[in-house]
This record gives sequence, structure tokens and C-alpha cells, in this order.
Amino acid sequence: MQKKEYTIPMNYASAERQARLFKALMHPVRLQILDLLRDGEQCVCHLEALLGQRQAYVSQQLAVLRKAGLLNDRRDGGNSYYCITRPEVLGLLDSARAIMGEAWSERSAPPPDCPCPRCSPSLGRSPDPVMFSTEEILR
Amino acid sequence: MQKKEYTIPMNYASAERQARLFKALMHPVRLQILDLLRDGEQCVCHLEALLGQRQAYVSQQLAVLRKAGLLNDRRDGGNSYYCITRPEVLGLLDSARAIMGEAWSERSAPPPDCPCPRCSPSLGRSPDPVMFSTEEILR
DNA sequence: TTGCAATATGCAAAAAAAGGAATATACTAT
DNA sequence: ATAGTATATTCCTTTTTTTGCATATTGCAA
Repeated sequence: MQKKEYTIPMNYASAERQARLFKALMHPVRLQILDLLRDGEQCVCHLEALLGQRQAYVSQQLAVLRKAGLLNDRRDGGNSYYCITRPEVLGLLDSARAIMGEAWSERSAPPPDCPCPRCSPSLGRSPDPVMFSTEEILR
Repeated sequence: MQKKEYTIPMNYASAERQARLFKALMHPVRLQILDLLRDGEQCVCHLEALLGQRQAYVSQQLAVLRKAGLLNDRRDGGNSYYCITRPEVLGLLDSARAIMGEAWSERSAPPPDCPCPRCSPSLGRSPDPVMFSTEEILR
């Protein structure tokens, strides 16, 4: 008779480390954010516009992802740009979609109304049609 | 000048569906359970022994995974056996491990002290060395 | 400096998840 | 039926997350 082998559970520390990753991914808006960063970095105002969420809210979710080590941020003047540090996580999203079924909608749309210099070099912050001088507004 | 394409976020419903999956995976003990089920179904008492956790606790975590659609249960006499319904989730665990680094320990160990018929056909419930008749115990 | 825009952070109430304990259910054997 | 074993579920308390709101910070321009 052959010696029987018994499986032992993966150690708790490893399980916790993995759980931390999934914990970062367990939030719909955070998943949307990661998905939006697929093709490269985006500035916060852009994400805000695309998601239609309050600024502080988006910033909070970004912070969660950043603290989990999934995002890097880069400051450029007034704007900050976030990008994915571990592109492998995108594979997790794809697997999740495959497992839970149902593809998501098309991935192209009309331009969001986002003021960041990259999105709207003309519109944006830069020239900013001045209609009143500070003095006029303050009367 | 080329028409610029804009990415839209995956719809919230999809994101929520995926989030539900990750939510089920965000718990260390649940990950340990899934890992123990890699090589096929196991009975609850077995899992209990391997994890060193209370029965009710293990049962609760199994229920979470079952309700998330990740586990199937099969009743056989007094015991119930759980198995993974979507083997693809194991890929998620592997990816998570790869992303979070650090391999887990060896996967073989001495037999757990588990009473289920499969583990210990001799030991187990079945023969059960009878030392007293019911009458004797009840006096 | 002052003011404004972009972004981040702190705080508190509400919601959700975790974990313990008791109890319920289902089978088996007597 | 009765008792015992294996497993599931319910209830309750504690801990974490979530999320809105206010405020702080940073950079830039007037």
C-alpha cells in the first residue's frame, strides 16, 4: 500500500497577504478605476469626469489602491497622474469577468468634460476665458 | 488630425459583479479553504482538522463561498463534501500569490487527526470501539 | 500676497463583515 | 424512539469599510 500524502493549508501569513490584494479589489469603483488605467496613466480630474463621482471620493479610492501598492502617482504641476504598478492585476480583472460572466459594454465614448490640460488643451485650465477681473467680481 | 477616442468606464453593474467575486476571496481562511480544495472535494471535518478552526466557523466560511457560487456541496450520509465549482478561481489565487510575492510552504504533511471515513477508514466513526452499552452509561 | 484650481486628508455616521456562542437540522446506530 | 455525530444556521457583539462632508495642501497666476 502506498504512503498517503496529506495536503496542508497554505500558511495563514500567505493567505493574509493574498487577501489584502483581493480586499483592494473588492470595490466596484476601484475596479472601474483600474480598468480606466488599462491603457496608461490618467489624471485625477479625468477619472473624476469619467466616473461621474465626487472628487474627494475618487481621491479616497485612489488612496486605497495606492496604499495597497497597486498604483503609483506622479505629480505634474497642479495635476497628478496615476498609473498601475502591477499590470498583472489587469489579468485578475479579466479572469474575474470571465468567471462572473457577461462582457462589459463598448469601450469608446464621446469626450468627457474634463478640464485637464491633456484632455482639452484648448478648453482646459490654461487660457480660461476671463470675463471679469477680480476687482469687478468682488465689486 | 485624427479623431481622438475616449475610454469609458466599465459599467457599474459589471464592476459590482466582479467585486462580489473578490469580496468572497478577501478572507484568509476562505483562501485557505479554496487552496485545500485544489485537488478535489474534501469533507468538512477534514477541513476543520486541517485548518484547526472551530466547526461552526469553517461552516460559516464555506457558506460564504457557496453563496458566492464558488463551491458546491454534496451530502453523503452524515458527512458533506465541498468542491470548487469554477476551477478558474484557482488561477486567481495563483496570480495573487505571484503579485504579492513569496511562495507558500510545502504542500504535504502528516495525516490530520480527522475522523471522516475517507481519512481514517480504520480510526474514523465506523467501527468505533464500543466500551459501554447505552444502558451501562445511562446507568 | 491673494485667490483659485486640483488634489489629498481627517472625521463621523452608516453599513457591512467578522467572529463567538448557542441552537437547529440531518443521519446513523442502537 | 433515543442518543450521538456531523454540519448548518441564527443571533449578537465587535471590528472594518464605506461614504459624505469639511478642511488642508500644493501649485499657479494675477
